[in-house]
Amino acid sequence: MRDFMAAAKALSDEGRVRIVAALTGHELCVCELIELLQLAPSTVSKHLSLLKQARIIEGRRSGRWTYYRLADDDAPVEVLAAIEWVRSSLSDDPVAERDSERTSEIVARRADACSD
Amino acid sequence: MRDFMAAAKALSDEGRVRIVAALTGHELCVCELIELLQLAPSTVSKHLSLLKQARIIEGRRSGRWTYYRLADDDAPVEVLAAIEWVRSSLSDDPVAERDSERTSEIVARRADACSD
DNA sequence: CATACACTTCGTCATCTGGCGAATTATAGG
DNA sequence: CCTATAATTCGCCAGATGACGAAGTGTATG
Repeated sequence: MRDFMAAAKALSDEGRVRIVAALTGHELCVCELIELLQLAPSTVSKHLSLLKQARIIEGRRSGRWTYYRLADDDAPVEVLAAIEWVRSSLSDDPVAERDSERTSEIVARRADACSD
Repeated sequence: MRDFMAAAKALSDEGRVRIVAALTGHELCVCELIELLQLAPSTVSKHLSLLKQARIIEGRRSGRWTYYRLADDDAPVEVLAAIEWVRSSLSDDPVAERDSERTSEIVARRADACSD
């Protein structure tokens, strides 16, 4: 129950849900998520910390950047099911679709600055 | 997104999650849920109102009692997926299992007072 | 119709949450 | 080294949330 509630609370904020949706298919660093959500770095960082504690996302440091991605297939059941819930529910959502477009733009611009 | 967030917020409280789990397989009235959760009637009523607004549960009045059950199969996708998420995640959960036992006792005692 | 019971609504209060900016840590590059 | 950039941590504040009791609504039953 504890783990389930951690996941449920992690998904009870729209910003965090948008992060999970954006990470579906992409690996993104914090500054890219900041640009996507248009929130203060400290706010985004806190959201990521919460999602990470719930095991929904994982972080990987590369140089100055920390890249976040969704949990692997070997994550707990409640986490995998949570991710699938978000994916299936928001597959046609206008907000998520717009985020997806903007994420593509952001990732495309990456080549200018970094290669990893 | 609006509907999804309503469902997500509805599941961000342990009491409400326990209600959803308890309603899996049973139809229960408010006073039975009050006994199960050991919370004040006004608190339980508010939780039920929130779950109902998120379309996760439906209410049916019968005499003095209001019976609540999970949403039908024709409910929105995000709701059905949410219910399935709870069910699959808590199928082996100690808290949910204990609630399930207590629910059975509560329902068994129903015969004394009411037949509908 | 008066009483009891089931439930809801309303007002209140302590706590939690999400937001920010300032300060801190870590790393890359001049 | 010193600076710039990426990210995190900390402290703070406004607003949301969950708990309760009191009061109100509705329904069966004596």
